[in-house]
Amino acid sequence: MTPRKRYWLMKSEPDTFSIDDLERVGVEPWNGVRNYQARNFMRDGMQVGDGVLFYHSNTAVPGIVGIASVASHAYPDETQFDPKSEYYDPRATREQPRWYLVDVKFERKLRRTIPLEEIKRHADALGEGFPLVARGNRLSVMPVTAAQWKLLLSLE
DNA sequence: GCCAACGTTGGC
DNA sequence: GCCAACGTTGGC
Repeated sequence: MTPRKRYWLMKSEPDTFSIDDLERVGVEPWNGVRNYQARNFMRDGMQVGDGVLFYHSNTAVPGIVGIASVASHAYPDETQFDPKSEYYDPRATREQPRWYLVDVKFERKLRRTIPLEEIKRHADALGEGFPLVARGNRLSVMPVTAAQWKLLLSLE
């Protein structure tokens, strides 16, 4: 039986990797995640074909800018083994990798950015627990319910 | 550039 | 196992 499609939101700083970069390369290994909760979502929750809201953080107008999809199962992030990488983790070994990632595939850009400021106005409808609008808001990979997905994209 | 919020580390 | 110190995230 094919598992039910799930939905996610993934943040990226456009200076590092933007939706335009993803459009250009098509598919990208989502490397550099060094947060256990975010890792667990990728490793334990994601399935090929899941929907991804692509979010630009740390920029003039943070918000959702595009749609992508999960294009692989989780596998070890190569950058953790590379001493020259900024994501190198000396505690990780090939036998016991610490960090996992999935490949993310470009689907489309939104017609316009859905700004965080606008998303916040729908916090009640999204639910208090939605990490993007919860206080702190540092999680870079988070689950999105089907209802939240629908609501967010209706703002486009 | 500032700084609040938060996750991680490491001494004890 | 506690918790202070530290580093990072990310909005503003």
